[in-house]
Formats: sequence, C-alpha cells, structure tokens
Amino acid sequence: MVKDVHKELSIFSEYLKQMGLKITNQRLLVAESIFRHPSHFTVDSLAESLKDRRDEISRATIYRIVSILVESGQLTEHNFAQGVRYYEHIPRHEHHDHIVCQDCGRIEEFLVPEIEKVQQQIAEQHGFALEAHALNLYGRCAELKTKGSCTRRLEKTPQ
Amino acid sequence: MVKDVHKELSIFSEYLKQMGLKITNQRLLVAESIFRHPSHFTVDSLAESLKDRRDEISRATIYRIVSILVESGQLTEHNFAQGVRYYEHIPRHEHHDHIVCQDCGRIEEFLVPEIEKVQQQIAEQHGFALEAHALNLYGRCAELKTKGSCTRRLEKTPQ
DNA sequence: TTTGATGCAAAACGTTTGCACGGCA
DNA sequence: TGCCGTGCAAACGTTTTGCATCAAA
Repeated sequence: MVKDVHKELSIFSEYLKQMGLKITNQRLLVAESIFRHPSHFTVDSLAESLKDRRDEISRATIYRIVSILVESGQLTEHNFAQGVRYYEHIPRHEHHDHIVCQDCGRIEEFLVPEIEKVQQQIAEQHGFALEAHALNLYGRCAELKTKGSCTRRLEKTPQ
Repeated sequence: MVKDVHKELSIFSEYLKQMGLKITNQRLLVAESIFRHPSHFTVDSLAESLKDRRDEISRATIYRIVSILVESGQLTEHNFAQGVRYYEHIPRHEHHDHIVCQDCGRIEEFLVPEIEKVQQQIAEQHGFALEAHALNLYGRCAELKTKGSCTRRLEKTPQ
C-alpha cells in the first residue's frame, strides 16, 4: 500500500523531470494526497482535505497540478455529471466503469470484459481511432431503496 | 416527418396542460425548433438558430424551456464533456449510444443490444435501480485520419 | 383578473489566467 | 542567478435567479 504510494510518487517525479518541470513541495503534497486517496474526487473535495495543513495550497495551484497528473497519465477525468469534474487515480491502469447513485453520489465500479471488446469493434466500424471510453450507469443505490434514505445524502451529489 | 413534429408538439402541449403550465409562443417555438433539429445541440447553438426571427427568445427562457422538455422526457441530456450541456431529442424513445470525435466534435450513434442487456444485470448486482446510462466512446474520426484535418474542426468541440 | 412566463441584468458556479512575488535548480 | 511555480484576485463561459413587466387562462 504505502509502497504503491511511493512508487506512484516516483513515477510522477520522473515525469516532472523529463518534462523540465520543477519538483516542488506543493506538487509532491497534492500528488501524495491523491495517491493515498482511495477513490473518486473533485478539485473541491481535494482542496478541503488539504486544508488543515499549515501551508494551505491554493485552488489555482491544485487545478494546475491536477492537469499535470492527467497529462502524466496518473489521473483519469470523468464526466459523470455537468458542473464538476471528477478525477480518479487508477494505479496499474486497471480500467473499469462506473455506476453512480443519483441520490447520494455514491460511485461503485465494475468491469465487463465483453463490453470492452465490443467497443473497439464499434470504433472501427465508424472509422474512429478509439482513445477513451466511458460507460456510466445511473440509478438509485441499495441503501436508498431499503432504508428510504441515504447516509451520504447530504454530501455533494453529481447532478 | 412533419407529422412526427406535430405529434411531438402535441405531446408537449399535453404535458404542459397536465402540469398546469401555460402554453406560450416561446415554448411552442423552441419545442418545434428542437423537434425539427435532427441531432445533438447545446443551448447556445439552439439560441443561435432561433436568432433570426423577429421576436428573439432570451437565453434565460430557452434554458427554462429546455429543462421542461427534459422533465417531459422528450429531451435527453448528455455529459459528453465538461462545460457545456448537450441535448438530444429522441422520438419514440429509441435509445442509442455515442461515439465522439475529440478533434472536431462530430457525434455518431450506435447500438449494441448485448450491452444494453448486461447493464441491467450489473445494476442488479450492485443493488441499484437503473434509471439511465451512457456509453460514450471518444476518439479521432475517419475524416481526420485520412485527410489529416477535419472540415468541422473550426466548430465548437466538446472538450 | 389572476397567475405564471418572460426578459433583463446580475449572480452563481467551477475553472482559468495575468501578474507580482517567492522558491527550486 | 534565472526561471518556473505559486498565490491572489480578476476574468471566464455556462447556467441560474430576482425582479419588474407581460400575456395566457
């Protein structure tokens, strides 16, 4: 676990070096926080979780660091809903798709290998060079269904 | 064709009546324009296409009418990219998925019945009540690949 | 006549950017 | 030391909203 974080951090540092970018405290701190972060996040939630340290990092800087991580391939951007960008750190490039609760914003993951295959075929049929794809399911989660309400309900929801 | 437009318009009028909403000129004009519109659009592109009539309809009003049409089920909202909402009128609820060119914004449609089935199963496995889904493929379109550039390149692209 | 719809302008929202200062190389 | 990164505040583009006016019922 901790090893993974270190590994990802050194990949990032290496990327910075290769691109002639500087290795700063802010970049390392933001990246480390993301690599420890288990799940999907927004720049806003990331900024919140970084708030309580002595040297708060400005949102502008966080935005800039996040785009570097997208370019380095260590962060994936999701369009679950309009208005906010969601990000996700996927170690070892293990792709998966998402099912999103429209009530509480809960996001779960799944993978169906057959679908992955079909997508490439469709792109070929349309003459497209496939670069990325997103399969998002939207619904109401189990907790809501059984309990009538959601513990996460008060958090910010995509939508 | 024209018949379809009339049919959709009367469905819309019926919906307005049932919801206690008024049938106004702006609502009919915007809806008619959408129902004639063959494809995906944004509020901006819709406003542009409605510009040249004597009584220009304000953007605020167009936004409000579009959300009514989403609620009436006659318009589907897409999260192809951040920043702009794309809409699509789907007569007779013929669902399909999309492949989007990241260069020119060209959007083509496809449908794979097997995928549609699998999605329901996945939702059940996760205890979700499935309400909607989106399968978006992103790539570079054929025209770009063969000609090295895109005729649509200068239009606004999602991204 | 009553109530809801419209248009305008201002606000809201997440995100980006110009610029002066500060810190890495 | 030079140059890039940072933080601040202002700008941005899309969407929403408060309010006075207007029109459908």
